[in-house]
Amino acid sequence: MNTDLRVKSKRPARTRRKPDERKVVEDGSRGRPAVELGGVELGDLADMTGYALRRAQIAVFEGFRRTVGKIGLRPAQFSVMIVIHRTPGLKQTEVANALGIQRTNFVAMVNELERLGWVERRALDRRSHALHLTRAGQGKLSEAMAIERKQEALYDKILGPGERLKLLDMLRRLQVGLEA
Amino acid sequence: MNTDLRVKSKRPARTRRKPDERKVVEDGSRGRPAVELGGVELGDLADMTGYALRRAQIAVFEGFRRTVGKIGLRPAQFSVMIVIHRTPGLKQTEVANALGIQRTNFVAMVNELERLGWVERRALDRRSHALHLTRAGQGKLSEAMAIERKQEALYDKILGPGERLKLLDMLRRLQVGLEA
DNA sequence: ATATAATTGTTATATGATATAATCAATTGA
DNA sequence: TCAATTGATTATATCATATAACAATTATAT
Repeated sequence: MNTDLRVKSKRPARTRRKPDERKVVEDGSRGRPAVELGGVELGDLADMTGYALRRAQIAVFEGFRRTVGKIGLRPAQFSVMIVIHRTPGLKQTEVANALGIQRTNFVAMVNELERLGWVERRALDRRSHALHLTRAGQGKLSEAMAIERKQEALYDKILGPGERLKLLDMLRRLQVGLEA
Repeated sequence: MNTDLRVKSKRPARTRRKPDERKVVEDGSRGRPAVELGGVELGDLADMTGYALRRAQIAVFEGFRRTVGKIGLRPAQFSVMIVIHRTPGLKQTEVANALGIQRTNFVAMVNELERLGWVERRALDRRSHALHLTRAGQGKLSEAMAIERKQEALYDKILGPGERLKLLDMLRRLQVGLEA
């Protein structure tokens, strides 16, 4: 029975069998230094917007989980609570649409948020529900926002003064430009 | 953030909804116009880097599927083929690591790429495989790159001159800054 | 040289996010 | 009034990702 702990192995410099077999096909010099990860060059991938977006998003979301996630909120839940906080009384479909979530998948999300005691459904009429944050939900959201603001400050620091806002603007322009 | 409770308006029982019932809690004016989607304001979400990244990434990936996807390539497959093209002979684990893919999930990906006839495994020793593009794979990749370049040109146009490169740089700095 | 450790690829499996179809009740409007 | 629409829901399928376990092979350390 093997109950080993995940031992992190230090990698000694690798001895490469036949270096020539791994010769790079293209020259990496496009004016910028070659982008690599783990000693492997990414080639044209380094110039692709979608890939850069993906990796950055993963890194940022990972940061979210390590910080805001510690108090039990996932990114999607956070986004839902922010929208409800901003405009109490919205119907499920409205919130789901605004966030790009299928209303069918949104049901389970609201169920969970209700179970956690952070959100409640109030009957608007006999088929639609108005969504509201509970008192506990408001508290949770405040807590989460405080942590998130620190994260945003970190991004500010990483990117340099004013750059984060410029990034936000670019991302938004890209999004709406493509959805149009 | 406004954590004020009692923002709830009491509602008359059966009448038609009044617009006032959805009054927003916070004022949207933070120097910029309020960000909304489908008539619903996103509130603090509009200032959050992670959310902007997510939405932009979804939009760009959707563009990928509509264009490069038409010739049968998914984003992850494209990225794998680019890396193999750049450095033929890499082992599965090396490619997977560079792309942030679990080697365990990478197996099925390579199987599929082999089945499609675009990638082949060549035995390096009796446990490791060197990955190479087949001739068909090279052709497919060229085709895909040509389409993708047009997409990148589109992003360039949406963002304005030189801005796309700046975006790429920011995204990369954000990523490595967080992974450090 | 031999014992031990680490690497490589693999299968099986669990979880989470997302997408579609179908259903049902309630509401709206022609 | 009755057909069409809306809102919420369930069931289900797909896809991406994560972990555990394992077998075979190769590397290392004594």
